[in-house]
Amino acid sequence: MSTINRMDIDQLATSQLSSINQRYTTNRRQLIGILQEATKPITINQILESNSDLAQSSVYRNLAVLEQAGLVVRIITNEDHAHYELAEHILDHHHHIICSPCGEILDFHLSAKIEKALEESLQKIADEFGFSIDRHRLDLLGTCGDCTE
Amino acid sequence: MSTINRMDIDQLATSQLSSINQRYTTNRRQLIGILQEATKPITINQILESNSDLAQSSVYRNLAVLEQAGLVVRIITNEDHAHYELAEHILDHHHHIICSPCGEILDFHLSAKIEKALEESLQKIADEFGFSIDRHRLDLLGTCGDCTE
DNA sequence: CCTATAATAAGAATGATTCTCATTATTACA
DNA sequence: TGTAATAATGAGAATCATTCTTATTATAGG
Repeated sequence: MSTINRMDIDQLATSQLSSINQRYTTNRRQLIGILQEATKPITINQILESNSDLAQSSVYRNLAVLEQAGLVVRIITNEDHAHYELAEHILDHHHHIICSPCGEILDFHLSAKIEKALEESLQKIADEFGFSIDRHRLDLLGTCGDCTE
Repeated sequence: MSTINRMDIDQLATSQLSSINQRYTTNRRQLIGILQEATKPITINQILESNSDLAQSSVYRNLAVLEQAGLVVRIITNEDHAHYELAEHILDHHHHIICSPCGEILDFHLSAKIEKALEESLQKIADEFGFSIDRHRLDLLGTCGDCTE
């Protein structure tokens, strides 16, 4: 998925955290590791299940810090639990396929051509609205194969 | 924005509600009216402020019913309050510009050409994943003019 | 005009997330 | 290397949007 290895992520994390005066602690490093191993966005419950020595309150707090540092993205759906994954400059730019029945989220990529055309359109629209773009997100909502059967 | 008038909406609402064995009551008609008058997605608090004789619990319940009937869409952002607007077959297919600082949401339209190309790409991707599409959503996240100043 | 059934509304309950604060770890510097 | 100053942690309490409960009220159909 990503060509960035662990060492590079650690460097990135250290640097981006320090730019908001935060440290790259053991807890935070563990969170990055768990997110890197997951091949898709996961919930806080899944994080807690995968590593029982993390305190719930710390996971919430640290994911918020990592999000502020731009290392992690929080994904909101209609589910009750938010999902988290590594930021796009660590993974790559992608979008989400969301299964409404089961809540699972998978990543997908648009062809470079469509992605570029889309970004150009969006930039034009943002200009019209006097809006400065941070990012865009595109979600596909429906039902996955498993939930159809 | 929409060429559908009040009478047509009432007919649509009656029909779509009855298909899930629900009635088009005065409360629900009021909600549809409030959403139609708002020119952008609004929160439940805004609905309650605009019409003080609606009970909070009823608004929550009825918006959920209207959503099930496919008349209303619930929009989730990173804000703590969800936003609601009329479904796309009443308004038209569009996307959202979301201002992260103030939470405001505005509608925008993609050119027909890009929209079509995008939909074709998404259909292909859904096929690859064995996924059946219900809808897609595209959000532009950033900062509006007012919040930049 | 009844009767059965659905909708309403007030407030209680739920549950994800955030906050508090005492404890523990880390950094900077002597 | 110790020590003070500051930041991070974790357990549990608090918050707050949303959902649930239930008694009351409205509606539809005979």
